[in-house]
Amino acid sequence: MIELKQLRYLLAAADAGSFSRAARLLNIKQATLSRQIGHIEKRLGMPLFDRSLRGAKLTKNGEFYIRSVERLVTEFDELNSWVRATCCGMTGHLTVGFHTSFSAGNLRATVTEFGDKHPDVKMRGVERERKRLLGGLENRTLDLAVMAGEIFYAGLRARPFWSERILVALPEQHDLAERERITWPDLAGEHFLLGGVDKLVTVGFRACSLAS
Amino acid sequence: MIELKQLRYLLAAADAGSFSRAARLLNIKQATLSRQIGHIEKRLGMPLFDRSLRGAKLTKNGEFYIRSVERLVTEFDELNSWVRATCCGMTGHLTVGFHTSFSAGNLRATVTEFGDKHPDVKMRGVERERKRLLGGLENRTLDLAVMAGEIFYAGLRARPFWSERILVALPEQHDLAERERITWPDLAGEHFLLGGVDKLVTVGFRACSLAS
DNA sequence: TGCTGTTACGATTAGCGTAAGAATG
DNA sequence: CATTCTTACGCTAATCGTAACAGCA
Repeated sequence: MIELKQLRYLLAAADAGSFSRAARLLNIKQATLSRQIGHIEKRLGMPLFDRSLRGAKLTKNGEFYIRSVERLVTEFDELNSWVRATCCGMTGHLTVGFHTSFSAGNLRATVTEFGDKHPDVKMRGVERERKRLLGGLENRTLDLAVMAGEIFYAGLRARPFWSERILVALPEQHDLAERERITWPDLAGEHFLLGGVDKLVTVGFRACSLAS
Repeated sequence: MIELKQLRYLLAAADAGSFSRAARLLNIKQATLSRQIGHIEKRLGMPLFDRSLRGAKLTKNGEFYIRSVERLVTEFDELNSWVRATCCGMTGHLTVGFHTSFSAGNLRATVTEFGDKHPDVKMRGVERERKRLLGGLENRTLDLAVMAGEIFYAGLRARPFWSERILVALPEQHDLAERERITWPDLAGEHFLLGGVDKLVTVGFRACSLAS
């Protein structure tokens, strides 16, 4: 049977792009990692890595497999830490998920104000990607999620909370640099740098409702 | 660290409502199961079961924990069997999720017809609950999902496929037994027996669009 | 030679079953 | 006293690390 430990080895190896590097990070011997990954591959009946001199890269199948595995493992870890944190007594707690950065002014103010008003309610904030937030609400890991944009999701209700001005940083030579106001459609096709929670994205499908 | 094997023990115990019964079903000794569950509880820092003379019942925390664990474990098992089944070559495959029973006339006919027309495309059908289907589409485990009702879900598009008459079985004395046609709102508050995929539900929130 | 990953061998560890113990109706 | 779960004790089996091996800059 495949065990969680092995899956963690797998993830580390995929992440590091090399068995030896991953083993160093995990503080285990490289041989151990190689063997365990071999076990998984034997069990699945297919190779997950292309071994080479400069490390090991995921095969097509490996990429597919690991995508789901990563999600499952992180969800499990999150579950454990959350259960451990809330310990005895699941009531009186509010788990709130954020998409925008928690430290962003307006949000932080609102939340701390609520905390001051209701000291008996223990709040826990988590930052996740948009779709993880929706999933979290679905399976009751989250009580509440704050995110930008419109939401159409069966069984959920959304309320506009506040609207916010967004600033765009541009190179001086950029076509849009002279403009006083920029709308979302103007940015279609541009690349953005975001925080670690989300990846580099290309906007271009739908205007977001909170542009002021 | 908590391992998958232990989680399976946990699920079996919760399901059986007794450590000894679960151990019998798993073909292991009861002491083994008790010990492993003890490990989990120690690791989480809280009891998951109320032990008694007539078995072990989940605590409040236990119920919460196990709900997520069950989902994660089944998803992992499904992932493995699916990966093993499709083996070498992830292309040329179509994974279709169904909410309604797969064997139901119209659907089965359509699918087999498609299969005959395109023998080069290997199809795999899975039955899941509604929200699992949506999740499956989200994380790319499914290529396509067939379900009843309306869908509002960010990033997905739905097309009506066919509409179908639904028959209601009633006791002879029932108020609605004389009616020629029954609409969904009429059934608000009634209880239904459904297949294993879904639980006993009470309809009462939204009219479904496929009542003919 | 320095880096990759693999394989063989002995030691360690962790899980297993057996068996005994404690508690309850 | 039968049934429940827990705990202690050896044993077995799986994993680990060491070390030797193969291939390529």
